[in-house]
Amino acid sequence: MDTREEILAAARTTAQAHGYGGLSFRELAKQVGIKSASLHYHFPTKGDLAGALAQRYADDAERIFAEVLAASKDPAVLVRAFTDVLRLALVNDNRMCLYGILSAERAELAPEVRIEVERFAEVSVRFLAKALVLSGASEDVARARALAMFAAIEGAQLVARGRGDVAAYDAILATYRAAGLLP
Amino acid sequence: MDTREEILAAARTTAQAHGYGGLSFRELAKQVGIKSASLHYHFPTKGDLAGALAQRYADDAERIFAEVLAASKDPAVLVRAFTDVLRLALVNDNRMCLYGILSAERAELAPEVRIEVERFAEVSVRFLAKALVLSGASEDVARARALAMFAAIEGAQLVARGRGDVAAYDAILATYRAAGLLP
DNA sequence: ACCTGAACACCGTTCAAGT
DNA sequence: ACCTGAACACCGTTCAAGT
Repeated sequence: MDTREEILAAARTTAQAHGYGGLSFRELAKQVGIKSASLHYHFPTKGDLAGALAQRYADDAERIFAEVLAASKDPAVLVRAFTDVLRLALVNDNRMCLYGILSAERAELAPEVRIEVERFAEVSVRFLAKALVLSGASEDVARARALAMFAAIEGAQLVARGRGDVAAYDAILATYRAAGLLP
Repeated sequence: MDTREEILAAARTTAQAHGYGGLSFRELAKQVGIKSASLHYHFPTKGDLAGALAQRYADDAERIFAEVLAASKDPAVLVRAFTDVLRLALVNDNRMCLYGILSAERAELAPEVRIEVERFAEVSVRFLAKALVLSGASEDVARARALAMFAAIEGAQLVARGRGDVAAYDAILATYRAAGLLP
């Protein structure tokens, strides 16, 4: 793994726990074994680093969703795959989806970072909409419903993280399913 | 308004836009017209300031919910009053509910701040549960359902803020209602 | 191509000193 | 009781200098 990749990996872990504000060039440099001034050679500003991070995150999501779609056409399985990804972050030291934590810090983000954050939402909503279409929904109903599902799932993660309690995440999702919001 | 109240007011506005990390003693002091060292006289640490802020926020919510409950027993009206409070933050310069933004920054918060943040959730869920009981739900069903409603509404705000678009908040809530999650 | 030390203006915090 | 300037260790960023 080259230095740039090492920086991105360390930054991602930190960002999902402490957010954009919690990213420290000096701290990351220490982890990677270089000086903080050298980090600016790879990422000139903190905005550049966060932008690369968010871009990678959206790219990864796009790839994973494509793989899941290739493996199953069962709407419930597809949605479960999505909720499992966010669940994993909680289990992993009460971390958050990068989208959620960066959305909360939106005011601090450079425009190019915001664009990538929004792209993760777009990619996710498109994936969830595909699952709904597979269950027989029309394209535009699926789109609106998928956006609501995305918001509800992100909210469940936020609330569960606020309590430091994965069980709350599971309980909230179960209620969504019982109410008919999730398949 | 005394100095302490002026500090709290300025801090609340800033925190709902930029979060805990966005609070700057030097910036707040400038707004209030004192030196940053003086700010530490009123709030020894940033944790003390955030704690007072979160406590005030939960207290305010408790009072508002009591007033709303005294004015109406219509579940739809009560839930609407809750969603309107979060809507107001978005309209007000794309700000967030203090609960949502501080939950995202949970890892940065002192324990006494976390307790107050969790209290806001508790107060909110209790209020929403009362609305559900008024519509005929049993106590424990209402409790689980209220938690899911709270998470979904916070998520709607997070996603709408991520887009800088209040209309998304309204659209998502409309879908929640259509799905039967909200009354 | 990649790294570094030193400097800059920021930050929260402390403290001795003022009124 | 309330405020202040100065100092401390932090922060992102810049830059001239090294290999």
